[in-house]
Amino acid sequence: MHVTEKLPHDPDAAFLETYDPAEFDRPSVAVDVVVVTVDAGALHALLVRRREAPQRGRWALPGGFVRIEESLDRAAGRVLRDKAGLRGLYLEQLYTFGAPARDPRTRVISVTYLALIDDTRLHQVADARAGDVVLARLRVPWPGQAGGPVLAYVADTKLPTAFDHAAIIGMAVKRLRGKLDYAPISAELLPERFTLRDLQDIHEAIRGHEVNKDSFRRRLLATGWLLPTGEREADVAYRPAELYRLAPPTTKETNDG
Amino acid sequence: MHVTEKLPHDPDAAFLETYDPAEFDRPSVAVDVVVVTVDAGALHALLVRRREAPQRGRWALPGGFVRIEESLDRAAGRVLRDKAGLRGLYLEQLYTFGAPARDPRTRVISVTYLALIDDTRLHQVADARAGDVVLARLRVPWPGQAGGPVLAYVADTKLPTAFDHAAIIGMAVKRLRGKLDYAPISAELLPERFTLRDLQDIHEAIRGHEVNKDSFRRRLLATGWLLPTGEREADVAYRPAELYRLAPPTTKETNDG
DNA sequence: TGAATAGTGTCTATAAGACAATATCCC
DNA sequence: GGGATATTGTCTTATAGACACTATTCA
Repeated sequence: MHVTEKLPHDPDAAFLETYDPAEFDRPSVAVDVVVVTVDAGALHALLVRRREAPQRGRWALPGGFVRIEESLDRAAGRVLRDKAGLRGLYLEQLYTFGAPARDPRTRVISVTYLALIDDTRLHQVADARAGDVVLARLRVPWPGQAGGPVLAYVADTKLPTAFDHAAIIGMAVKRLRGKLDYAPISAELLPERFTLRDLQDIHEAIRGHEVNKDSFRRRLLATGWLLPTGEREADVAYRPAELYRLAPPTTKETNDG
Repeated sequence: MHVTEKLPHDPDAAFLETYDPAEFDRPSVAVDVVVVTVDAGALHALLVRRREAPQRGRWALPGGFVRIEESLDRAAGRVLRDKAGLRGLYLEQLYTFGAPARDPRTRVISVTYLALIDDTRLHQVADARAGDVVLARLRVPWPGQAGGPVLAYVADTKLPTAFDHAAIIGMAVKRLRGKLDYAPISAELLPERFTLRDLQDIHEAIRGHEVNKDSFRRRLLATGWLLPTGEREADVAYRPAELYRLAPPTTKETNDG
């Protein structure tokens, strides 16, 4: 077969013939972050109102362009700080969306991230920027490990979402459902101390159906992800449950670019 | 908090102040494909020898820059055709690597893909391009769902790999191990018809340890991923096993950018 | 017939689901 | 004490691992 291209990142003649950066456009690279929380038993995501064309008035994920000298993870963290005033969240790369026409103006490739936060904290920043940002309730029209776009609601009104962001949110939900049993991510959606019931509510909101209480308790306690604090919840009209916190990670996860 | 940036893809004044494309560099965007196969019970990946600086003589993944009008998936498919003469493979997006210094010349963000193929077919293209490409045996130094860079060998000689490609291959192995039980991907590493023993060998090579034969058979047959053909393998010095093929997908998977 | 592996049936160990019983809080 | 939920313990059911046994091919 005739090889018309060369190795990646290889500035030889055959490459320049096709890809001379002075002659050919490069795509823009953005990061978009799906900030997810669970509130009142339902998945929610943070959306920002677009004030300029195109897609003016539609609701978009917080995002921004990647600076030439910053890593993707740092870009996502910066967007989170600057657009939502949030820092220190659980953050992981989700998927990269690059359909040529996903942005009507120019080629924008978006590296998307998933961020998790508890609803109290997210409500604070959302309220502080009311009008600009909203916590949209997510309606996930597919079960299990399937995928697809997700609908965003405020009260019973469906929000118009910008670009392919409904599909990006769908990918976030799919990732959440897929990782729930294999990584201690659900606790990232709760404050530092929480009960097993809190955690079960998170799981049920993400899965979209109820789970068995007994085996849920057994399974999670057996993972070693949780540490009992010896404290109990207060001011409840029933026997107070023990408060747990997330155990420190066991030096496993790495990976970035 | 003071908001210094605007919405993603939003060409208003505040954005242009920071990101005017005429004034600030954009990163280049490449795709790199990890073509994986299992040969003689061991994971292998296709590597291409670099003939130019930097990293001359090192071994790299087949890759190339994304064209301004093509989707990421199409770019990965094109790279596979042009660099390896391969088409019609199972192909899925893996992870996007974007550390600022991962390429010493300029900022290159690489959207990586995982491709699966059976070893007979991959040997054909590798032999046809001997010297330029090699099927490297992978040594995976970490167990289970952990991650990290992977070493590439030819016979007992460790190949020097280019850039962060050892980490990319590591991500490919991690993905394979994670998906093995939830998606019918192992059959993508075999010819159209295969025995359950073939499939078990694939699983053991990917996992890095043996699996229980009885429960493996039960579990795989229960997934509905496999269809018996009624045929049996031939020319074996023992009772021939039934040949299976992959059942058509049940309209679940979607997603792209 | 012997060697080798496929495929079936059965038993045991482990994890999940169901459910009863007791514990602990607020009112 | 009554109401509500936490927590523990036990029983049942489903699944995984272990292993014995039969089946089928080639030499």
